[in-house]
Amino acid sequence: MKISELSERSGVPVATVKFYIREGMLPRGEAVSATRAEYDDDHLARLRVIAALTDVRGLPLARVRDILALIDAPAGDPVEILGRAVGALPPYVGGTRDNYPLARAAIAHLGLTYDPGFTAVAQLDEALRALEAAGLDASPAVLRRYGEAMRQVAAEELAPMAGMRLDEAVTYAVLGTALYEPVMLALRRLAHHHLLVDPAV
Amino acid sequence: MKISELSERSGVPVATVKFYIREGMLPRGEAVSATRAEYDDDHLARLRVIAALTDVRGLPLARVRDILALIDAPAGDPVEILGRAVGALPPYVGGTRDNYPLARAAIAHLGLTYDPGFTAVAQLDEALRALEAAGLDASPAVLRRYGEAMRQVAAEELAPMAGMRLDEAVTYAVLGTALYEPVMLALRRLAHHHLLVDPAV
DNA sequence: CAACATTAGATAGCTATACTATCCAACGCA
DNA sequence: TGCGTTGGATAGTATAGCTATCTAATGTTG
Repeated sequence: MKISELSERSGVPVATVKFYIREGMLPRGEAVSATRAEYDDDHLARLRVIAALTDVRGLPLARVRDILALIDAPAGDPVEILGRAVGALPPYVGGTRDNYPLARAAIAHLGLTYDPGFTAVAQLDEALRALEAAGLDASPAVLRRYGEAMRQVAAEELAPMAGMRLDEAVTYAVLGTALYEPVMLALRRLAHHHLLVDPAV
Repeated sequence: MKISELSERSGVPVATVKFYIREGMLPRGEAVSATRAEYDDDHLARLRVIAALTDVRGLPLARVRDILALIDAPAGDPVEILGRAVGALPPYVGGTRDNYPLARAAIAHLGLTYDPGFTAVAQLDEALRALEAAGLDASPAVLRRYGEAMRQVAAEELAPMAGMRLDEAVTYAVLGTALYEPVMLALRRLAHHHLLVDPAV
C-alpha cells in the first residue's frame, strides 16, 4: 500500500509516519521507484502498536522505541527481557541501587523474590514511598491484599506462554505487561464506581 | 519554616517551589515581612503530594492541579468526585461519547454498572481497543480474570471509607485511586518475575 | 554596624518532546 | 501535458516544566 493509505488505515498522519521512519521506529517501505515505496501489513501492525503504546499507555517515544527493540531482537533469557520491558514502563526510576528497604520488607512479607536488579523492585519502593509521603496506608495487611490478587492474576497470565515459540512469548510478555495494565486499572475504577452506585450487589 | 528549609525538606528546588506557587498549586507562605514568608507542615505535605503525583505517577501538572482541586474543595457527591479523579488519570480520553461498544460488552459480561458518563468506561474501551490493535487476547475469559480480581480488591479498598468524615473519604478516594495503582502494578510485575525465576512455588 | 547572604516576587530564558510544515525533484496518472 | 502525489531532507512550531536573573528589601553575622 502507499503511504497515504497506510496513514488512512492507521489514523496516523503522513507527516508523523515519515517522522517515525526517520526516528527508526518504523522500517522504510520497499522502494519501488524514486517517488514510490510499498508498505505492507507489518507496517500497519507496527504503527498500531506504536499508537497503542503512545496514546493509550501514554509512553514517551524513547520508551516505545525500547519496547519495540525488545520485540524485534529478543536478546537474553525471558527474565532479562521482562526486566527490560518493565524498565520501559512508569514509574521511571533512575539507575538501580542495591538496597530498597520498603520494597524489601514488602517482598519478604509476600514471599516473592527480592532481586534489586529487577526494576520493579525499585518501582515498588518508589510507589510505597509516594504512598507514605501522601499519608496513605501501606501496612502489611494492605500489601497482602494487593499481593494476593496480583499473584493470582500473574499465574493465569503466564499460563498461555507454555505453548508459545520464544518470539511469540516475548511479544506476549512485553506487550502484555504494557497493555493489560490499563485494562486492569479501568476495571478497578469501574468496580469502585459500581460498588458506590449500587452497594447492594 | 523558610522557603529554603521547605525546599530542603521536600527535595524540591526553591525555584520550583516558587513556580508551583505562581501556578496556584501551592499557597503562598504567610508574609512576615517584605522578604520573609513563613511556610508550615501543610505546605510540606502538599509539596510531597505534588511530588508523588508527578514523579511517581508521572501525571502532567495540569492533572495534578485537577486532583488537588478535588481534595481542596470537594464539590458534589462521592461518585461524581471519584469520576473526576479518574478523569485526571491515564489513559486520557477526549470528551465522553454515548457509546462504547467494547467496554459495554465487557461491563455487561462482568455484571458491573455501564455508565457512559463515567470516564473509566471510555478508558476501558480505549484500553481494549489498544489490546486488539496490538493483537492481544481480550476474550471474555481474560476479562473475567481481571474483573474478578479487581472487584475483590475494590471491595476491600472501599471498606475503610465507612468510618471516615467526608473530607477524609475524598482525600482517601482521590489519592488512593492515583497512588495505589503503581503499587499494584509493581506487585504484578514482581509476581511475573517470581513465577519465572522460581516456578516451583 | 557594615558586609554579605537570603528572600519575595516578577520576568525572561531554556531544554526536551513530539510532532508539522515546507521544499524539491522525481514520478504517476488522466 | 499538466496536475497532484511521493520520498526524503530540513526547518519550524507548540507545549510542558522548569531554571535563571533581577530588584529591592531585609536578615544575620562577625
